[in-house]
Amino acid sequence: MTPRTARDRAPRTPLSRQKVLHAAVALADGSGLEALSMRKLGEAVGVEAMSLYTHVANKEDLLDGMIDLVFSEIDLPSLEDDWKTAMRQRAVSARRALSRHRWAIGLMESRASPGPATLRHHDTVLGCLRGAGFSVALTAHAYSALDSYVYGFALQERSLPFEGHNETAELAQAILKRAPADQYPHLAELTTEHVLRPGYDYGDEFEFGLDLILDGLERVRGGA
Amino acid sequence: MTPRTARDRAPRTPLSRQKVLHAAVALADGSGLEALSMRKLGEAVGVEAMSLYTHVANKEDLLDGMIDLVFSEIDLPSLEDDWKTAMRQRAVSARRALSRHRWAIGLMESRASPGPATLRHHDTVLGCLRGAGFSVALTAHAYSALDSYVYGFALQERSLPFEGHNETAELAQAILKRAPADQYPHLAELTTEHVLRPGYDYGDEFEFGLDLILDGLERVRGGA
DNA sequence: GACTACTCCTTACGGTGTAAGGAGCCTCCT
DNA sequence: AGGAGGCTCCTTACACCGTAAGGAGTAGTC
Repeated sequence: MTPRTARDRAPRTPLSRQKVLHAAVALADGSGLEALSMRKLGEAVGVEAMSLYTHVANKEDLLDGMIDLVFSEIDLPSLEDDWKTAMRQRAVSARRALSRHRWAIGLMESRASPGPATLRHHDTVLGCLRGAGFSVALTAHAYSALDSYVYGFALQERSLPFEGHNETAELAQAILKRAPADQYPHLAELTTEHVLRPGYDYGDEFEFGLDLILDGLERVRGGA
Repeated sequence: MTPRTARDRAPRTPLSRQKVLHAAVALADGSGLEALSMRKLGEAVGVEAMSLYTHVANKEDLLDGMIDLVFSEIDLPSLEDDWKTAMRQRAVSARRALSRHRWAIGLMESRASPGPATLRHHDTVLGCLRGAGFSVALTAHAYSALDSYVYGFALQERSLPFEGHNETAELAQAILKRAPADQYPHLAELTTEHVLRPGYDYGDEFEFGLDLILDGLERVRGGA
């Protein structure tokens, strides 16, 4: 009968930045970034919206923390393998992380405050390339080219429906419907003869472009 | 003295979807996408927010239209030049459009309703590659690789401060401050020996990666 | 002149991020 | 033991958002 001012849930463990960040990532993974509001996030962790501000400065800070968490999921390039396989593995891992967290890729924007995992990741990648004999300038070129490709691929991949062949096919057919074949013949050809083929998965395109870049880098490195 | 229900501005020309879209792009260019609200856009074109819904179905439709407008600014690949220079020019033009409209790149997401300019653009690019002898599958690979790179580069470019060397240098130094050199040695090296060098411009990295991909595609095409 | 169609308006609702300030609890110092 | 300070969490409130609902003005056509 003692009057409780608010919810009775036992406040055993008092919440923390880490818990808030993980809950935010889970919420964004499950319901999309637009569903991530401070009120809903508060509800998810059993707290009122304003209480979250004890653990994050504001929503920007929350998003920064979420991005850093995604970076922490990307495998660092192994310093034992040769640079090419190490960088290849890293790129594949990065793409996988970005496709697990589809909301993340659109958030790299004003994120001018990289977190520790992000910095550590970049530093290790740069170290891998420098250690392989790339000059400073070439390292910059290489990293820019690889990351641009990985991010861009993730961006394109995101605009596809969830997973698998069937839904992609549906989308393709829907687009094709208002894009008649006589007006857009090459688009129609690509759709019917490639995208709608059984077994097609846009994700498979990833490694083609990746190897194009890696092979190109190898050639440039050898020539330098 | 006749009572006017609202603003007196002469409603000579009654507004149109095109005008709304252009105003929206101008607003987003000037003040960022987060400043683009229906109320502010209404104000910009001299109309109340709700009146915009006469010309756009909703905000999603507005954004779709804006994206299509950006696509219309990208040069189509010339069908007279050889495929490589045509595709190179197109990529450069696309990057320029995306860097003129920095808000656009983060919007490619759920845009599952491409406009006519978008469809026409894709179709012409595909036609250029097919005409150059690429197989359907290879055309898909090539387009995916090129566009991923262009989009990804634009995405990275966007996270940089506005333009030019000075502000980039400021950002780099700010980041470096909380990322001490002993903890992130390669990041420090890259910053001091490359980014902070006079004349550095991240935009210059674009063509390096682009040519890497184009050269790779040429090789693959020859081998096929 | 009346009907129709269209543009634009006002009002209102439920959502958002977060500023301001208050209540309860824990820990430490005296 | 008791009081102080600090930390977590709460309530309330504000300005802003996208847009549903419906009314007012105007132009074109019979």
